[in-house]
Amino acid sequence: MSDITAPPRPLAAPRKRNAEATRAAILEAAKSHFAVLGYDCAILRDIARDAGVDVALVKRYFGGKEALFVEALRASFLSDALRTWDRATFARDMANMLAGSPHADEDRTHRFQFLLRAATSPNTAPLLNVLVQDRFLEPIRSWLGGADADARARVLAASYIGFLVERLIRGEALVGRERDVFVDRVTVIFDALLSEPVGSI
Amino acid sequence: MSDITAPPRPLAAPRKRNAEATRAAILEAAKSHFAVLGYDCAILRDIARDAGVDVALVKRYFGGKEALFVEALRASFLSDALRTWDRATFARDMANMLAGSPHADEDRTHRFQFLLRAATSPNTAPLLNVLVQDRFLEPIRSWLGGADADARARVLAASYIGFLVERLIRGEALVGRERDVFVDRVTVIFDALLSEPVGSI
DNA sequence: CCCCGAAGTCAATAGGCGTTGACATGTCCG
DNA sequence: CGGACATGTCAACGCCTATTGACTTCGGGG
Repeated sequence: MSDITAPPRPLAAPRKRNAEATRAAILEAAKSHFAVLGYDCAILRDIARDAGVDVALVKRYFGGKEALFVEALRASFLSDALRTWDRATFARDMANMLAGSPHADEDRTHRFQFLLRAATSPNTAPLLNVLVQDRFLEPIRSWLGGADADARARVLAASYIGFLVERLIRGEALVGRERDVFVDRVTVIFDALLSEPVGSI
Repeated sequence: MSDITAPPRPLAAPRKRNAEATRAAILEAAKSHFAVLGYDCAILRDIARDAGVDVALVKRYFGGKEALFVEALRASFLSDALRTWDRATFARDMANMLAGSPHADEDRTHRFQFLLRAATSPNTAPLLNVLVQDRFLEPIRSWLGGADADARARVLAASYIGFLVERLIRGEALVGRERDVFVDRVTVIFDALLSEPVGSI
């Protein structure tokens, strides 16, 4: 279906028989493939080949493609970085991160690519609802606190996603005046989202 | 591949033999399907069925799936919708559209869904580079005008995309107070992006 | 040392989809 | 009126993929 060649991944040296290791290898390859190609275009055979195993083992260890996907998605969202943010500087820090730096967090980008691809395929979008709710929206919500935290979390998450997409498309980090303008604008947005509603909105 | 049922589309009354009309019908159905399901999950047979024609005609009139997709993509961006937006009400209109509603501009949402889905599939992403630059970023940039239009267009597009993704994940339209809060917040954001930079920023 | 279950391999199956070319039929011009 | 070309229909092909179950091999405990 896809004419895109499989993602680069060094084929591991032949393992001794080890269920846990092969399971992990499959999961790792799956995360990579699903992130780059999306659920629909990712091919179990290729994933298995990169993991250095036979396709049938995917069934044995995970049950099927969809189950493997869910597992890979879960595994990609283990770390919860949100609680370490400082509310006072959150907006500007976030803006700076989104503007990009030469030493940007590769892992974060990768994980997010996964999320985005999963969100935009009709096959996997339904699976995402729960996960996003539990591991993304809910943390943001409780971190925000205050009135209408739910709706505000929604907007915050949406903005965050949008800038990450833009970052992915853009590729390179911003510099100079363009960066300054970008950071200022984004800071305003996130600051507005942190504040509680005023008046009778 | 997809367990999503085909999008609702009234099957047209049987036409007289008319090449132009059937071609248009196929294209219309294709736009809808590609927007909702994406390139990979859209099925030619379903598109043809919605258009009320046989699959083979897709080949006759367009040559193949990919050619049909390109044509549909082009057709979806023919009308330049941006210029019709009223700057005064832009922010709130946009926010309402993103919140979702039965009476929202279904067509516009469709077009951008189309764009997003096309951008996130490895099969179709390469086709998009020029299109996005010419028909998306550049129009926004010139529509915004003023100082630092480039960076502001970047932020606007990013926000837009973010809310679009959030809408896709969310699925259903917001209602009640949650919707009000959402709309107000988003309105603030877009309003901020419309304004020119102040001071020495 | 041997055997039994776990780990890994293999080939076949079933279903879906894009594509294709032969066939039927309506419409219009001479 | 009648044939010819455009339009529309049909069935089948070929390829790809997930899935499945039977088979083989390793490796450790009795």
